[in-house]
Amino acid sequence: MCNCSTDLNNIFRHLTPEEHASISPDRNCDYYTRGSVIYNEGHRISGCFCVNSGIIKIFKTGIDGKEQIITFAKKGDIIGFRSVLSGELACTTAKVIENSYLCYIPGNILIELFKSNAEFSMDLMQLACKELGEANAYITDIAQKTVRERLAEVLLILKNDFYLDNDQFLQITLTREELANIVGTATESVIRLLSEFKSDKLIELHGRRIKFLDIPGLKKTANIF
Amino acid sequence: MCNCSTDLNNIFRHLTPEEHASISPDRNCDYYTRGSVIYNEGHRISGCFCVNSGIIKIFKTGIDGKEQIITFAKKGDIIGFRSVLSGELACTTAKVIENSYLCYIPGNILIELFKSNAEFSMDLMQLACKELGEANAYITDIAQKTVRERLAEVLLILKNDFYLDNDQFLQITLTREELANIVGTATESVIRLLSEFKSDKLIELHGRRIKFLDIPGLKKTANIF
DNA sequence: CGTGTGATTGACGCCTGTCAACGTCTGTGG
DNA sequence: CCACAGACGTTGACAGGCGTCAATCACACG
Repeated sequence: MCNCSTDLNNIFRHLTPEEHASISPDRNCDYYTRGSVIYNEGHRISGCFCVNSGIIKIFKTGIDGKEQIITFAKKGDIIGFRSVLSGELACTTAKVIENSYLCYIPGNILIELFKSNAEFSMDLMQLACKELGEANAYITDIAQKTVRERLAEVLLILKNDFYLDNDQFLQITLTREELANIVGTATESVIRLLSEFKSDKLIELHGRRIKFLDIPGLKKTANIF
Repeated sequence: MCNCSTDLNNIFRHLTPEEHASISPDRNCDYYTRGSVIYNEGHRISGCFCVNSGIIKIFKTGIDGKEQIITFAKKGDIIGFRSVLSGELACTTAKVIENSYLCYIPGNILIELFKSNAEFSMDLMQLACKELGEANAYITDIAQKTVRERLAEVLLILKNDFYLDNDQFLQITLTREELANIVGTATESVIRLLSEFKSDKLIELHGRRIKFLDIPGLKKTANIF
Protein backbone atom coordinates (compact mmCIF):
# COMPACT_ATOMS: atom_id res chain seq x y z
CA MET A 1 0.00 0.00 0.00
CA CYS A 2 1.26 3.39 -0.97
CA ASN A 3 1.51 6.15 1.60
CA CYS A 4 3.45 8.69 -0.45
CA SER A 5 0.70 11.21 -0.50
CA THR A 6 -0.72 10.66 2.97
CA ASP A 7 2.39 11.16 5.03
CA LEU A 8 2.02 14.56 6.61
CA ASN A 9 5.58 15.74 6.57
CA ASN A 10 6.61 15.03 3.06
CA ILE A 11 6.73 17.00 -0.11
CA PHE A 12 3.10 16.28 -0.99
CA ARG A 13 1.58 17.67 2.18
CA HIS A 14 0.02 20.67 0.47
CA LEU A 15 -1.86 18.79 -2.23
CA THR A 16 -5.64 18.81 -2.31
CA PRO A 17 -7.44 15.46 -1.98
CA GLU A 18 -8.04 15.41 -5.73
CA GLU A 19 -4.39 16.09 -6.39
CA HIS A 20 -3.43 13.36 -3.96
CA ALA A 21 -5.60 10.96 -5.86
CA SER A 22 -4.00 11.94 -9.15
CA ILE A 23 -0.44 11.08 -8.27
CA SER A 24 -0.47 7.62 -6.81
CA PRO A 25 -2.96 5.09 -8.00
CA ASP A 26 -1.65 1.84 -6.58
CA ARG A 27 -0.81 0.39 -9.95
CA ASN A 28 2.14 2.76 -10.20
CA CYS A 29 3.91 1.45 -7.10
CA ASP A 30 6.33 -1.44 -7.06
CA TYR A 31 8.96 -3.36 -5.12
CA TYR A 32 12.61 -3.14 -6.10
CA THR A 33 15.30 -5.45 -4.74
CA ARG A 34 18.89 -4.63 -3.83
CA GLY A 35 20.91 -3.89 -6.92
CA SER A 36 17.98 -2.77 -9.06
CA VAL A 37 18.63 0.35 -11.07
CA ILE A 38 15.76 2.86 -10.90
CA TYR A 39 17.15 5.16 -13.54
CA ASN A 40 20.42 5.61 -15.32
CA GLU A 41 22.74 8.59 -15.72
CA GLY A 42 22.47 10.03 -19.20
CA HIS A 43 19.04 8.56 -19.92
CA ARG A 44 15.89 10.56 -20.35
CA ILE A 45 13.50 9.85 -17.52
CA SER A 46 9.77 10.11 -17.91
CA GLY A 47 8.84 10.62 -14.28
CA CYS A 48 10.06 10.62 -10.75
CA PHE A 49 9.71 8.28 -7.76
CA CYS A 50 8.56 8.64 -4.21
CA VAL A 51 10.27 6.35 -1.70
CA ASN A 52 7.88 4.45 0.61
CA SER A 53 10.53 2.24 2.17
CA GLY A 54 14.08 1.08 1.58
CA ILE A 55 17.23 2.98 0.68
CA ILE A 56 18.47 4.15 -2.71
CA LYS A 57 21.92 5.44 -3.50
CA ILE A 58 22.24 8.30 -5.95
CA PHE A 59 25.60 8.49 -7.68
CA LYS A 60 27.48 9.82 -10.67
CA THR A 61 29.95 7.77 -12.65
CA GLY A 62 33.32 9.45 -12.93
CA ILE A 63 36.76 8.59 -14.21
CA ASP A 64 37.28 4.89 -15.01
CA GLY A 65 33.70 4.15 -13.98
CA LYS A 66 34.35 5.00 -10.35
CA GLU A 67 31.12 5.83 -8.53
CA GLN A 68 30.74 9.10 -6.68
CA ILE A 69 27.81 8.79 -4.29
CA ILE A 70 26.02 12.13 -4.07
CA THR A 71 23.29 11.26 -1.59
CA PHE A 72 20.88 8.60 -0.38
CA ALA A 73 17.09 8.57 -0.60
CA LYS A 74 14.89 6.99 2.04
CA LYS A 75 11.25 6.91 3.14
CA GLY A 76 9.49 10.13 2.24
CA ASP A 77 12.12 11.31 -0.23
CA ILE A 78 11.43 12.01 -3.87
CA ILE A 79 14.01 11.16 -6.53
CA GLY A 80 14.42 12.12 -10.14
CA PHE A 81 12.40 15.32 -9.96
CA ARG A 82 15.42 17.42 -10.90
CA SER A 83 15.69 15.94 -14.37
CA VAL A 84 11.94 15.91 -14.91
CA LEU A 85 11.57 19.60 -14.13
CA SER A 86 14.73 20.81 -15.83
CA GLY A 87 14.03 18.66 -18.87
CA GLU A 88 17.64 17.51 -18.88
CA LEU A 89 18.93 13.96 -19.06
CA ALA A 90 19.41 12.26 -15.70
CA CYS A 91 22.71 13.46 -14.26
CA THR A 92 22.89 10.58 -11.79
CA THR A 93 22.11 6.89 -11.47
CA ALA A 94 19.74 5.61 -8.75
CA LYS A 95 20.38 2.11 -7.44
CA VAL A 96 18.64 0.21 -4.62
CA ILE A 97 20.85 -0.75 -1.70
CA GLU A 98 18.04 -1.86 0.63
CA ASN A 99 14.90 -3.45 -0.80
CA SER A 100 12.52 -0.64 -1.58
CA TYR A 101 8.90 0.12 -2.36
CA LEU A 102 8.62 3.03 -4.75
CA CYS A 103 5.75 4.95 -6.33
CA TYR A 104 6.12 6.27 -9.82
CA ILE A 105 4.86 9.75 -10.63
CA PRO A 106 4.66 10.59 -14.34
CA GLY A 107 6.58 13.70 -15.30
CA ASN A 108 3.65 15.53 -16.86
CA ILE A 109 1.63 15.11 -13.66
CA LEU A 110 4.48 16.46 -11.56
CA ILE A 111 4.86 19.44 -13.86
CA GLU A 112 1.11 20.03 -13.84
CA LEU A 113 1.05 20.00 -10.05
CA PHE A 114 4.02 22.34 -9.95
CA LYS A 115 2.24 24.85 -12.15
CA SER A 116 -1.18 24.63 -10.55
CA ASN A 117 -0.38 24.46 -6.85
CA ALA A 118 1.77 27.33 -5.60
CA GLU A 119 2.31 25.84 -2.16
CA PHE A 120 3.52 22.59 -3.67
CA SER A 121 5.85 24.37 -6.07
CA MET A 122 7.24 26.43 -3.21
CA ASP A 123 7.86 23.26 -1.19
CA LEU A 124 9.63 21.63 -4.11
CA MET A 125 11.67 24.77 -4.72
CA GLN A 126 12.70 24.85 -1.09
CA LEU A 127 13.74 21.22 -1.36
CA ALA A 128 15.90 21.99 -4.39
CA CYS A 129 17.38 25.02 -2.64
CA LYS A 130 18.17 22.97 0.43
CA GLU A 131 19.90 20.33 -1.67
CA LEU A 132 21.82 23.08 -3.42
CA GLY A 133 23.03 24.40 -0.08
CA GLU A 134 24.13 20.94 0.98
CA ALA A 135 25.93 20.37 -2.31
CA ASN A 136 27.83 23.63 -1.91
CA ALA A 137 28.82 22.70 1.62
CA TYR A 138 30.05 19.33 0.44
CA ILE A 139 32.11 20.92 -2.33
CA THR A 140 33.86 23.01 0.29
CA ASP A 141 34.49 20.01 2.50
CA ILE A 142 35.87 17.82 -0.24
CA ALA A 143 38.06 20.61 -1.53
CA GLN A 144 39.51 21.60 1.81
CA LYS A 145 39.42 18.70 4.24
CA THR A 146 41.66 15.66 4.46
CA VAL A 147 40.32 12.18 3.75
CA ARG A 148 40.47 11.44 7.46
CA GLU A 149 38.30 14.45 8.32
CA ARG A 150 35.84 13.71 5.56
CA LEU A 151 35.40 10.08 6.60
CA ALA A 152 34.59 11.13 10.16
CA GLU A 153 32.18 13.73 8.83
CA VAL A 154 30.49 11.23 6.52
CA LEU A 155 29.90 8.90 9.47
CA LEU A 156 28.25 11.76 11.34
CA ILE A 157 26.13 12.71 8.33
CA LEU A 158 25.00 9.10 8.00
CA LYS A 159 24.13 9.12 11.69
CA ASN A 160 21.95 12.20 11.21
CA ASP A 161 20.20 10.75 8.16
CA PHE A 162 19.72 7.14 9.25
CA TYR A 163 20.06 7.30 13.05
CA LEU A 164 21.56 4.83 15.50
CA ASP A 165 19.65 1.92 16.99
CA ASN A 166 19.44 1.31 20.76
CA ASP A 167 22.88 -0.28 20.74
CA GLN A 168 24.44 2.73 18.99
CA PHE A 169 24.77 0.89 15.70
CA LEU A 170 24.38 2.93 12.52
CA GLN A 171 21.09 1.94 10.84
CA ILE A 172 22.55 1.73 7.37
CA THR A 173 25.16 -0.79 6.28
CA LEU A 174 27.49 0.05 3.45
CA THR A 175 30.43 -1.76 1.91
CA ARG A 176 33.88 -0.27 2.38
CA GLU A 177 33.85 0.60 -1.28
CA GLU A 178 30.57 2.50 -0.94
CA LEU A 179 31.99 4.47 1.97
CA ALA A 180 35.01 5.26 -0.17
CA ASN A 181 32.71 6.42 -2.96
CA ILE A 182 30.99 8.89 -0.67
CA VAL A 183 34.22 10.26 0.78
CA GLY A 184 35.94 10.30 -2.58
CA THR A 185 38.93 8.13 -1.76
CA ALA A 186 40.30 4.61 -2.25
CA THR A 187 38.72 1.59 -0.56
CA GLU A 188 42.02 0.77 1.15
CA SER A 189 42.18 4.22 2.69
CA VAL A 190 38.72 3.78 4.20
CA ILE A 191 39.73 0.43 5.67
CA ARG A 192 42.86 1.85 7.22
CA LEU A 193 41.14 4.93 8.61
CA LEU A 194 38.25 2.93 10.05
CA SER A 195 40.83 0.77 11.83
CA GLU A 196 42.44 3.89 13.20
CA PHE A 197 39.08 5.23 14.39
CA LYS A 198 38.61 1.89 16.10
CA SER A 199 42.04 2.13 17.76
CA ASP A 200 41.12 5.64 18.84
CA LYS A 201 37.98 4.23 20.50
CA LEU A 202 35.72 6.35 18.31
CA ILE A 203 33.85 3.41 16.78
CA GLU A 204 33.58 -0.37 16.91
CA LEU A 205 33.46 -2.49 13.77
CA HIS A 206 31.31 -5.61 13.46
CA GLY A 207 31.59 -6.53 9.81
CA ARG A 208 29.72 -3.83 7.95
CA ARG A 209 27.93 -2.67 11.05
CA ILE A 210 29.44 0.38 12.74
CA LYS A 211 28.91 1.16 16.41
CA PHE A 212 29.39 4.75 17.54
CA LEU A 213 31.36 5.07 20.78
CA ASP A 214 32.52 8.69 20.92
CA ILE A 215 30.53 11.21 18.92
CA PRO A 216 32.31 14.32 20.27
CA GLY A 217 35.58 12.64 19.34
CA LEU A 218 34.28 12.03 15.84
CA LYS A 219 33.25 15.66 15.52
CA LYS A 220 36.71 16.72 16.59
CA THR A 221 38.26 14.33 14.06
CA ALA A 222 35.94 15.73 11.40
CA ASN A 223 37.01 19.28 12.28
CA ILE A 224 33.42 20.33 12.98
CA PHE A 225 32.65 22.96 15.57
CA MET B 1 19.72 52.39 -16.15
CA CYS B 2 18.43 49.01 -15.15
CA ASN B 3 17.76 46.38 -17.79
CA CYS B 4 17.18 43.40 -15.50
CA SER B 5 13.61 42.95 -16.48
CA THR B 6 13.84 43.88 -20.13
CA ASP B 7 16.56 41.52 -21.25
CA LEU B 8 14.79 38.81 -23.20
CA ASN B 9 16.86 35.82 -22.25
CA ASN B 10 17.00 36.13 -18.53
CA ILE B 11 15.05 34.73 -15.65
CA PHE B 12 12.43 37.46 -15.82
CA ARG B 13 11.41 36.90 -19.42
CA HIS B 14 8.00 35.51 -18.52
CA LEU B 15 6.85 38.37 -16.33
CA THR B 16 3.89 40.53 -17.35
CA PRO B 17 4.54 44.26 -17.88
CA GLU B 18 3.00 45.00 -14.49
CA GLU B 19 5.22 42.42 -12.85
CA HIS B 20 8.23 43.87 -14.64
CA ALA B 21 7.35 47.24 -13.22
CA SER B 22 7.09 45.84 -9.72
CA ILE B 23 10.57 44.44 -9.44
CA SER B 24 12.94 47.14 -10.52
CA PRO B 25 12.14 50.74 -9.89
CA ASP B 26 15.43 52.47 -10.56
CA ARG B 27 15.91 53.53 -6.97
CA ASN B 28 16.72 49.92 -6.07
CA CYS B 29 19.73 49.66 -8.36
CA ASP B 30 23.25 50.62 -7.43
CA TYR B 31 26.92 50.49 -8.32
CA TYR B 32 29.31 48.30 -6.33
CA THR B 33 33.09 48.49 -6.62
CA ARG B 34 35.63 45.70 -6.51
CA GLY B 35 35.84 44.22 -3.04
CA SER B 36 32.32 45.21 -1.97
CA VAL B 37 30.44 42.49 -0.16
CA ILE B 38 26.87 42.08 -1.40
CA TYR B 39 25.82 39.66 1.29
CA ASN B 40 27.55 37.59 3.92
CA GLU B 41 27.50 33.89 4.69
CA GLY B 42 25.45 33.20 7.79
CA HIS B 43 23.47 36.43 7.60
CA ARG B 44 19.78 36.67 6.90
CA ILE B 45 19.19 38.33 3.56
CA SER B 46 16.08 40.28 2.82
CA GLY B 47 16.14 40.04 -0.94
CA CYS B 48 18.13 39.02 -3.96
CA PHE B 49 20.05 40.82 -6.67
CA CYS B 50 20.03 40.85 -10.43
CA VAL B 51 23.38 41.50 -12.11
CA ASN B 52 23.34 44.18 -14.81
CA SER B 53 27.07 44.31 -15.31
CA GLY B 54 30.28 43.29 -13.61
CA ILE B 55 31.35 40.01 -12.00
CA ILE B 56 30.62 38.69 -8.52
CA LYS B 57 32.29 35.73 -6.88
CA ILE B 58 30.16 33.47 -4.71
CA PHE B 59 32.11 31.55 -2.09
CA LYS B 60 31.90 29.68 1.17
CA THR B 61 34.38 30.14 3.97
CA GLY B 62 35.92 26.87 5.09
CA ILE B 63 38.68 25.73 7.40
CA ASP B 64 40.93 28.53 8.67
CA GLY B 65 38.92 31.06 6.72
CA LYS B 66 40.02 29.66 3.38
CA GLU B 67 37.61 30.65 0.61
CA GLN B 68 36.00 28.02 -1.59
CA ILE B 69 34.65 29.71 -4.68
CA ILE B 70 31.42 28.00 -5.74
CA THR B 71 30.57 30.03 -8.81
CA PHE B 72 30.60 33.46 -10.43
CA ALA B 73 27.66 35.67 -11.35
CA LYS B 74 27.66 37.96 -14.36
CA LYS B 75 25.24 40.00 -16.47
CA GLY B 76 21.78 38.49 -16.42
CA ASP B 77 22.39 36.25 -13.41
CA ILE B 78 20.39 36.44 -10.23
CA ILE B 79 22.08 35.91 -6.87
CA GLY B 80 20.78 35.23 -3.39
CA PHE B 81 17.45 33.77 -4.46
CA ARG B 82 18.26 30.42 -2.89
CA SER B 83 18.32 31.81 0.64
CA VAL B 84 15.31 34.03 0.05
CA LEU B 85 13.13 31.18 -1.15
CA SER B 86 14.35 28.54 1.27
CA GLY B 87 14.15 30.99 4.17
CA GLU B 88 17.58 29.86 5.35
CA LEU B 89 20.54 32.03 6.23
CA ALA B 90 22.86 32.81 3.35
CA CYS B 91 25.14 29.81 2.84
CA THR B 92 27.65 31.80 0.80
CA THR B 93 29.25 35.22 0.62
CA ALA B 94 28.97 37.35 -2.54
CA LYS B 95 31.85 39.71 -3.28
CA VAL B 96 32.44 41.98 -6.27
CA ILE B 97 35.55 41.22 -8.32
CA GLU B 98 34.73 43.52 -11.25
CA ASN B 99 32.81 46.74 -10.66
CA SER B 100 29.14 45.89 -10.89
CA TYR B 101 25.72 47.41 -11.29
CA LEU B 102 23.12 45.43 -9.38
CA CYS B 103 19.38 45.67 -8.89
CA TYR B 104 17.88 44.72 -5.58
CA ILE B 105 14.68 42.70 -5.51
CA PRO B 106 12.97 42.49 -2.12
CA GLY B 107 12.35 38.95 -0.94
CA ASN B 108 8.61 39.30 -0.50
CA ILE B 109 8.25 40.47 -4.10
CA LEU B 110 10.28 37.54 -5.38
CA ILE B 111 8.18 35.12 -3.35
CA GLU B 112 4.98 36.78 -4.55
CA LEU B 113 6.06 36.47 -8.16
CA PHE B 114 7.03 32.86 -7.60
CA LYS B 115 3.60 32.04 -6.27
CA SER B 116 1.57 34.02 -8.77
CA ASN B 117 3.37 33.37 -12.03
CA ALA B 118 3.75 29.66 -12.84
CA GLU B 119 6.02 30.24 -15.81
CA PHE B 120 8.36 32.35 -13.74
CA SER B 121 8.44 29.78 -10.93
CA MET B 122 9.16 27.04 -13.44
CA ASP B 123 12.03 29.08 -14.88
CA LEU B 124 13.45 29.66 -11.43
CA MET B 125 13.04 25.99 -10.55
CA GLN B 126 14.86 25.00 -13.71
CA LEU B 127 17.64 27.37 -12.81
CA ALA B 128 17.98 25.80 -9.36
CA CYS B 129 17.88 22.32 -10.88
CA LYS B 130 20.56 23.24 -13.36
CA GLU B 131 22.78 24.59 -10.61
CA LEU B 132 22.17 21.42 -8.65
CA GLY B 133 23.31 19.33 -11.59
CA GLU B 134 26.44 21.42 -11.95
CA ALA B 135 27.18 21.17 -8.23
CA ASN B 136 26.89 17.38 -8.37
CA ALA B 137 29.22 17.24 -11.34
CA TYR B 138 31.75 19.39 -9.53
CA ILE B 139 31.60 17.18 -6.44
CA THR B 140 32.52 14.22 -8.62
CA ASP B 141 35.37 16.11 -10.25
CA ILE B 142 36.85 17.37 -7.02
CA ALA B 143 36.57 13.95 -5.41
CA GLN B 144 38.12 12.00 -8.24
CA LYS B 145 40.42 14.18 -10.29
CA THR B 146 43.93 15.37 -9.56
CA VAL B 147 44.65 19.05 -8.95
CA ARG B 148 46.31 19.22 -12.36
CA GLU B 149 43.20 17.90 -14.12
CA ARG B 150 40.91 20.18 -12.14
CA LEU B 151 42.94 23.29 -12.91
CA ALA B 152 42.79 22.55 -16.62
CA GLU B 153 39.07 21.93 -16.34
CA VAL B 154 38.51 25.17 -14.42
CA LEU B 155 40.27 27.12 -17.15
CA LEU B 156 37.94 25.55 -19.71
CA ILE B 157 34.87 26.28 -17.57
CA LEU B 158 35.97 29.90 -17.25
CA LYS B 159 36.38 30.03 -21.00
CA ASN B 160 32.81 28.81 -21.48
CA ASP B 161 31.39 31.27 -18.97
CA PHE B 162 33.39 34.38 -19.80
CA TYR B 163 34.68 33.70 -23.31
CA LEU B 164 37.96 34.63 -24.97
CA ASP B 165 38.61 37.94 -26.66
CA ASN B 166 39.92 38.19 -30.22
CA ASP B 167 43.45 37.53 -29.03
CA GLN B 168 42.43 34.34 -27.22
CA PHE B 169 42.73 35.99 -23.82
CA LEU B 170 40.33 34.86 -21.12
CA GLN B 171 37.88 37.69 -20.41
CA ILE B 172 38.09 37.36 -16.65
CA THR B 173 41.20 38.03 -14.61
CA LEU B 174 41.67 36.28 -11.29
CA THR B 175 44.50 36.22 -8.79
CA ARG B 176 46.44 32.99 -8.36
CA GLU B 177 44.83 32.67 -4.98
CA GLU B 178 41.33 32.94 -6.45
CA LEU B 179 42.15 30.26 -8.99
CA ALA B 180 43.37 28.08 -6.13
CA ASN B 181 40.13 28.73 -4.28
CA ILE B 182 38.09 27.46 -7.20
CA VAL B 183 40.19 24.37 -7.75
CA GLY B 184 40.50 23.67 -4.06
CA THR B 185 44.26 23.67 -3.74
CA ALA B 186 47.18 25.80 -2.53
CA THR B 187 48.18 29.00 -4.30
CA GLU B 188 51.69 27.64 -4.85
CA SER B 189 50.31 24.59 -6.62
CA VAL B 190 48.36 26.77 -9.03
CA ILE B 191 51.49 28.80 -9.79
CA ARG B 192 53.55 25.70 -10.47
CA LEU B 193 50.90 24.04 -12.60
CA LEU B 194 50.24 27.17 -14.65
CA SER B 195 53.98 27.31 -15.36
CA GLU B 196 53.85 23.71 -16.47
CA PHE B 197 50.87 24.41 -18.73
CA LYS B 198 52.91 27.25 -20.19
CA SER B 199 55.89 24.92 -20.77
CA ASP B 200 53.52 22.47 -22.42
CA LYS B 201 52.42 25.28 -24.78
CA LEU B 202 48.82 25.03 -23.57
CA ILE B 203 48.61 28.64 -22.40
CA GLU B 204 50.57 31.87 -22.23
CA LEU B 205 50.76 33.97 -19.08
CA HIS B 206 50.78 37.77 -19.12
CA GLY B 207 50.43 38.73 -15.49
CA ARG B 208 46.91 37.76 -14.53
CA ARG B 209 45.80 37.53 -18.12
CA ILE B 210 45.74 34.03 -19.56
CA LYS B 211 45.98 33.34 -23.29
CA PHE B 212 44.65 30.02 -24.57
CA LEU B 213 46.94 28.33 -27.09
CA ASP B 214 45.80 24.70 -27.22
CA ILE B 215 42.24 23.98 -26.16
CA PRO B 216 42.24 20.30 -27.21
CA GLY B 217 45.41 19.89 -25.19
CA LEU B 218 43.73 21.46 -22.18
CA LYS B 219 40.79 19.12 -22.55
CA LYS B 220 43.15 16.19 -22.64
CA THR B 221 44.94 17.47 -19.55
CA ALA B 222 41.57 17.91 -17.84
CA ASN B 223 40.62 14.33 -18.70
CA ILE B 224 37.49 15.45 -20.56
CA PHE B 225 36.17 13.51 -23.48
C1' DC C 1 60.84 55.43 0.55
C1' DG C 2 58.37 52.27 3.42
C1' DT C 3 54.45 49.25 3.27
C1' DG C 4 51.45 45.79 1.64
C1' DT C 5 49.71 42.57 -1.62
C1' DG C 6 50.54 39.21 -4.82
C1' DA C 7 53.77 36.05 -7.51
C1' DT C 8 57.49 32.88 -7.56
C1' DT C 9 60.76 29.37 -6.28
C1' DG C 10 62.94 25.83 -3.40
C1' DA C 11 63.09 22.42 0.29
C1' DC C 12 60.80 19.02 2.75
C1' DG C 13 57.81 15.48 4.16
C1' DC C 14 53.42 13.35 4.82
C1' DC C 15 49.12 11.89 3.18
C1' DT C 16 47.09 9.06 0.16
C1' DG C 17 46.59 6.41 -4.22
C1' DT C 18 48.24 2.27 -6.49
C1' DC C 19 49.67 -2.37 -6.89
C1' DA C 20 49.99 -6.85 -5.17
C1' DA C 21 49.11 -10.66 -2.24
C1' DC C 22 46.29 -12.99 0.79
C1' DG C 23 42.33 -14.03 3.86
C1' DT C 24 37.25 -14.59 4.50
C1' DC C 25 32.74 -15.62 3.36
C1' DT C 26 28.88 -16.92 0.43
C1' DG C 27 26.66 -19.20 -3.08
C1' DT C 28 26.80 -22.49 -6.88
C1' DG C 29 27.48 -26.51 -9.38
C1' DG C 30 29.40 -30.98 -9.93
C1' DC D 1 29.74 -32.82 0.55
C1' DC D 2 33.45 -30.58 -1.54
C1' DA D 3 35.68 -27.61 -4.91
C1' DC D 4 35.61 -23.50 -6.98
C1' DA D 5 34.57 -18.85 -8.28
C1' DG D 6 33.59 -14.33 -7.11
C1' DA D 7 32.82 -10.47 -4.08
C1' DC D 8 34.55 -8.17 -0.29
C1' DG D 9 37.94 -7.09 3.37
C1' DT D 10 42.69 -6.59 4.98
C1' DT D 11 47.56 -5.67 5.05
C1' DG D 12 52.12 -4.26 3.35
C1' DA D 13 55.26 -1.84 0.27
C1' DC D 14 56.13 2.02 -2.35
C1' DA D 15 56.14 6.26 -4.90
C1' DG D 16 54.72 10.69 -5.87
C1' DG D 17 51.39 14.38 -5.75
C1' DC D 18 50.60 18.13 -3.24
C1' DG D 19 50.42 20.96 1.08
C1' DT D 20 53.30 23.70 4.15
C1' DC D 21 56.90 26.76 5.40
C1' DA D 22 60.19 30.13 4.30
C1' DA D 23 62.69 33.36 1.54
C1' DT D 24 62.78 36.44 -2.24
C1' DC D 25 61.06 39.31 -5.92
C1' DA D 26 57.82 42.48 -8.38
C1' DC D 27 54.83 46.14 -8.26
C1' DA D 28 51.52 49.60 -6.75
C1' DC D 29 50.36 53.13 -3.60
C1' DG D 30 50.29 56.61 0.00
